[in-house]
Formats: sequence, structure tokens, C-alpha cells
Amino acid sequence: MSVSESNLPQAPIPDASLSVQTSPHSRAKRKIAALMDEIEILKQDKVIKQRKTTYYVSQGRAIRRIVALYTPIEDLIVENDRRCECGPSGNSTMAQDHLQRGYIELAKALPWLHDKIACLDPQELEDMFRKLKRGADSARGDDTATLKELVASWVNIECHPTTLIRSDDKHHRGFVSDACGRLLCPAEWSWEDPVVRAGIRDRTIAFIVSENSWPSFMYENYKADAANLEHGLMKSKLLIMGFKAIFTSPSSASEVDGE
DNA sequence: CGTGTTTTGTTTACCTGAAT
DNA sequence: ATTCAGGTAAACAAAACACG
Repeated sequence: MSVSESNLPQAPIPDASLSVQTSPHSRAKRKIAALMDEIEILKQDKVIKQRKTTYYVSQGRAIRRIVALYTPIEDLIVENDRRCECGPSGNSTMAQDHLQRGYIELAKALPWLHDKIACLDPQELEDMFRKLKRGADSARGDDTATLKELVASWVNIECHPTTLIRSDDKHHRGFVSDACGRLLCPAEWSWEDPVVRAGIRDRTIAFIVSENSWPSFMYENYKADAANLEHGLMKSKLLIMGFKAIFTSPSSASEVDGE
């Protein structure tokens, strides 16, 4: 740093005998003290700066968990504005109702947001949304990353697959794996049936897996009652473990036992 | 033997930066 | 846009320690 260089004794000193000698040790000590102070000041500046830029990011983290998994935040605001314009009598589609519920949750989660929208100018608002979104998406990324490892180990323990699932590699999962396939198989089909299994793996028209059916892993004991498809739904151990891993903590998931 | 205190270790949330 | 590796700090619990 410049401090150390400028304080170094220069070669052409007019009269060296006039300077009062201090011990190198005490000089070094003072220099260290000065540098320490400097570090403190720099640290404080940095913290303050970071807090400002980080505030919205950290506030945004919860959004994907408790408001909406994918919907852009702006869309929620826009829908709320639309409602205000049209009034409560204005009719709306199911999708719009869905957005509005999202907005209400968002307002609950971030109570300060409403005022901010009113008082910030468009430039600042855009900046705020960008940060909220960054926090929201990176939190989701963290969740999927931890779940990627955890789910693999859970399935290994729960289902004892013949070839264990690697926790660091998502290849060889899904329908190619027998254990995963059984869990992912739509509830109304039987994974035991070789025709079903082959049909799903080959993506035969009759066995296209879609979002219209619940996978087996969402049911209690991973088995659905064909006569009553709602029985035991959402009661599976894996599902609860996943929930706890995200909403309480990763390690709390191991305590799940018929909750 | 308690009983406070320090050290050490673990877990978790959060951030950064880079690759894809 | 998503995924990934890595790293930091806070919070907490457990272990080790000194001391009357």
C-alpha cells in the first residue's frame, strides 16, 4: 500500500543526524495499528454497501417457496392493478384468480412491498424486482441442489434399489431406474406390468406420462387405491421428507416417521 | 465433584462466480 | 435461465478445560 512506501526512509535525506531515532519495532507497531484502523473502516463501508444491495435479494428468497413457484413477480402486480382498475365486479378467468391469490400471499409475505410500489420511481422499482427475483431464483436453485442429493439417499434407503442411485449425478434416474420408475409411475398404472414399463420407457402413445395423473410416490406407501385415487394422496413419506427439507431444514427430514 | 468458560465441530442459510 | 462448486458467517451443541 502507498502508506508503507511513502513512510520508507528515502535516500537523499538532507541531514540524517537531525531526525530522532525510533526503534524499528515501535515504528512497525504503529504502522500495523494504522493499517488495522484502515481495515476497520473499509469493512464498515463494505457491510453498509452490502446490506443495501443485499436487502431485496434476501427478502426475495422466500417467494418461490411460499408465494408462487414459477410466476414472475411482475405478473402478480399487474393482475392486482387490473383488478383495481376493473373493480371487484369485473369477471376474471381462473388463471387470473390464481395470480391474484399469489399477489395476496406476496403482500402477506412482504408487508412493506405495497408502499414501496407506490412511492418508488419506475427505475428503482425495476431494480428492486430484479433483486427480489434474483433472491427468489437462487433460493430455488439451492433447494433443488440440496434435494437432488437428499432424494437420492432417501430413495436408496426407502427402496433398496439393486443398483444404488448416485447422489451427485442425475443421470440413470427417472424411468431408466427401476426404483425411480416405480415411484414415478402414474398411480393408475402398474409398474409391475412389463407392458406398462416398456410402454413408458419407449414413450408409446398409450403410455405417455403427463401432468394429468399423480405419480405413485405421492401416495402413502407409494401405492394408490385404484378405486379411490384420492385416498392416501400427499401422505407419502418421501413427500413429507421433501417438504421438511425445504421448510424446516434438510436434517429435520430424517425425523419423519408417519407424521 | 460441580460449575462456569473456552474451544471445537456441525448444521444451516446465504452469497459469488462461473459454466452450460 | 438454470445448474454447479465453493466459500463465509451465524447459531448452536458438544467436548475439553480450569478452578474453587
